Parts: sequence; structure tokens; C-alpha cells
Amino acid sequence: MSGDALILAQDRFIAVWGQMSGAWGISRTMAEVHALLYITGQALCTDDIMERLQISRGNASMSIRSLLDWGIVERAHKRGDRKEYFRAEQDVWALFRAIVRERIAREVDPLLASLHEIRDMTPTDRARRGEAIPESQKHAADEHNKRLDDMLQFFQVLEKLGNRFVSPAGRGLQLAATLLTKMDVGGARP
Amino acid sequence: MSGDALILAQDRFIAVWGQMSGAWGISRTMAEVHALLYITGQALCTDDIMERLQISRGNASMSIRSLLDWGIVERAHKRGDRKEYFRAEQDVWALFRAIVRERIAREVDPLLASLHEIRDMTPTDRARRGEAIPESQKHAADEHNKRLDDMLQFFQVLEKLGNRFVSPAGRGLQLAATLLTKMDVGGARP
DNA sequence: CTCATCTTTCAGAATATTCTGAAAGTTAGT
DNA sequence: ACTAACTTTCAGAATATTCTGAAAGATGAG
Repeated sequence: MSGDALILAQDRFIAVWGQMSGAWGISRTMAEVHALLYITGQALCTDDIMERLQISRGNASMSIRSLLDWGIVERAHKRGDRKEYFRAEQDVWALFRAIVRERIAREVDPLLASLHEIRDMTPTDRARRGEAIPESQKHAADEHNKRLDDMLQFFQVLEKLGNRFVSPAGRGLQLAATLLTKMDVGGARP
Repeated sequence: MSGDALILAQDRFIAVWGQMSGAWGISRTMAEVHALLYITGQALCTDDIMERLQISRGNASMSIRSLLDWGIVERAHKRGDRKEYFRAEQDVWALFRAIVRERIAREVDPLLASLHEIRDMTPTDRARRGEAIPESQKHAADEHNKRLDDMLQFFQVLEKLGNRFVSPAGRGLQLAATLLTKMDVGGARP
């Protein structure tokens, strides 16, 4: 009986993790493969994964490759066996550090670059002196620039915070975060 | 000439924001509508949005509705005009507080509930005493439970941290985050 | 109450994403 | 160098998501 319970719990975890995939911007299968590797804690080969998740070889191969790219799954080998095995990072904080690292590189950094580009598309107030432009247009441009700057500043803070979390010194931040949630810094107090 | 530059910069911002949509788990149009409202800073009506983004009325209506649900766009009215106008939250930090609030409610809370359910599917070591179960199975179940507990703990910290950021007292955290990035707490120092 | 105006809904069309499976590619052993 | 074992690729199929537009549903003025 007990063996079944474990398998059932694993399947449920895989399903739940798979549902999160959409919100995280990765494909469902990729999340499921990761869930399987994480929750079993074992090094599995492509065929193991195909069979357990009922997916094609191509799909398994691509999902594994993506997980390797994200750095949250690593290759493993068994002696006397030519197959490649894969094992998921077992430290949850290390897992999320890797995710944060990748998302900064894939999303925040390019976004910052684009925002800078856009910032350069309209003249600053200073750079405009002398030109005969209606006040109303100047005003609109200034407001526009302020909004861009606000956004830029926010993502710069986010990027620095993320990099700090990810860095070797980041384990300190991990501790800080944990402590913060335990501390009672509640709003309504003398 | 200058008027064009502004429009062009706005279009570029809308496009860039739209590309981020996938990673954030919202639809492209929804992101574009938000971008338009944010970057123009104006209250626009459905027809304005339809025309500027070249989308259908249905699409516009649904996207606006979603943005209202997320709490990052609000209704506005002009006197002597029956149409509804919409304006985006202009404070970037308030915007992201709203996003964090929604994502906790939509993703983290349900995930925590599911993880707890899954945790209850396998017996704890304590609850197992007396039963005749092979050692190896007991061991597997214990490891499984530990992995679930690790994950559970992580998301509990994340949830508390998020709630604190979102709370009225959260502006303190905002300041803390900004300061953190300005402080030099670098790793390699005496 | 009726009309005119504006908003929402939703079935089907358009589009985008993900998956399959067979073929091509790679590698280790002999 | 050949072969068997294993992995990756990718065109097309399957699936899922998003969008359209017309019809139904509101709402307020007169």
C-alpha cells in the first residue's frame, strides 16, 4: 500500500508544479520534468522520464536541454552505462537563485537596454534649449521622460537586488529574508 | 518634428512592454494596453485604445477588464461624456506592489495549499510507528517528505516577504530595497 | 418607456505554442 | 573503421491561446 501513496504524492506534485509553468514563462513539460527529478531526488535517464510522464523522446530531450540551460538540472553518469542521467538541484534556495539569475539575464537586462534606448529617443529639457517648440509639447515630453526614468530606476533597483541575492554573498540576503519574515515589524505599533 | 518623436518613443515602449508579457504570464494585448495608458499618462476610452493599438472592441474590453481586476488601471469619467475612460497607476512602486499582491493571491497561495495537501498524502515518521513497512520504503518516504517541507518553507518565506512588501508598512521595505542596492556590502572585503 | 449610446460576451477564426516521431547526428567500444 | 547505443533535430500534427466582430446586455437621458 505505502508504495502507491508515494507514487501518488509524486504524481500530484508533478501536476501542481506543471500548472505553475504558465505563470513562470516556461513550458508545462519542462516544469513537469523538473518536478519529477526534484521530487524523486534520483538521477533518471531520458527513457525513465519518457515513460513516467508519457511524453515523446523529442519532447523529453528538449525539456531536459532547457533545464540544463537554466542550470537547475545537471548531468550524471553511472559507471558501466552509456546513458546520460539527470539530477535536479536539491537545495531549494540554490534552485531559486538560479532562476533569479536567468530571469535577470533573459528579461531584466534586455528590458533595461530597451528602456535606455527609448529614453534617448526624446530630447531632455536641457538638450532642447533654444529650439522653438510649443510649451505644451515640451511639457508632454518632460512628463514622458519622467515616466521612463521612474520605470528605469525601478528596474535598476530590481536588477541590483537580484544580483545581490544571486551572488556568493547572497546567502546573507537569504538569511535576511528569512529573518525578516520572522521578525514582527508590524505596521500598527507605538 | 518633435511630436513624431514622442509618438515613436511611445510606440517603442508599448512594443517592449508587450514583449515582456509572456514572461509575466499575461497576454500581449493586456500588457500593450497597460503600456499605452502608463506611457501617455492620460485617461483614454475604449475607442482611443482600439485605434491606437489596432485591436478589436472585444479584445480591448477584455484586456481593460483584466487590468482593472489586477488593480493597476482605474476607471475615470469626464463630465458631459457617457464614455468610460481608463487611467494607469502612475506610481511605479505602487504598480509593482499591486502585481505582487495579485501574484501571491493567484499563484503562491494556491500552491501552498496544494503542497500542504500533498504533504498529507504520505505518513510522517512519527505517525508510522508499529506498521510493518520495509526500511527502504520508510527511507524513501522520509526523503520525499523532507523535499516537500523544504519547498513549503521556501514559499512560506516568499509569501510573508511579499505580503510585507505589499502591506501599508511595505513602503519601508521599498526604502530598504533601494538602500540595499546603494550600500556597498560587497563580498570581498576585510 | 423608448431610444441612443456605450459595454460585455462568446462562438468561431486566426495565431502561436508545444509535441511527436522518424531521420540525422554523435560517441564509445571493439 | 564499423557498429550499436544513445542523443538531438525538426517538419508537420496536435493543442492551446488569443482575437474578432456581431449580437446581446446595460445604462442614462428625455
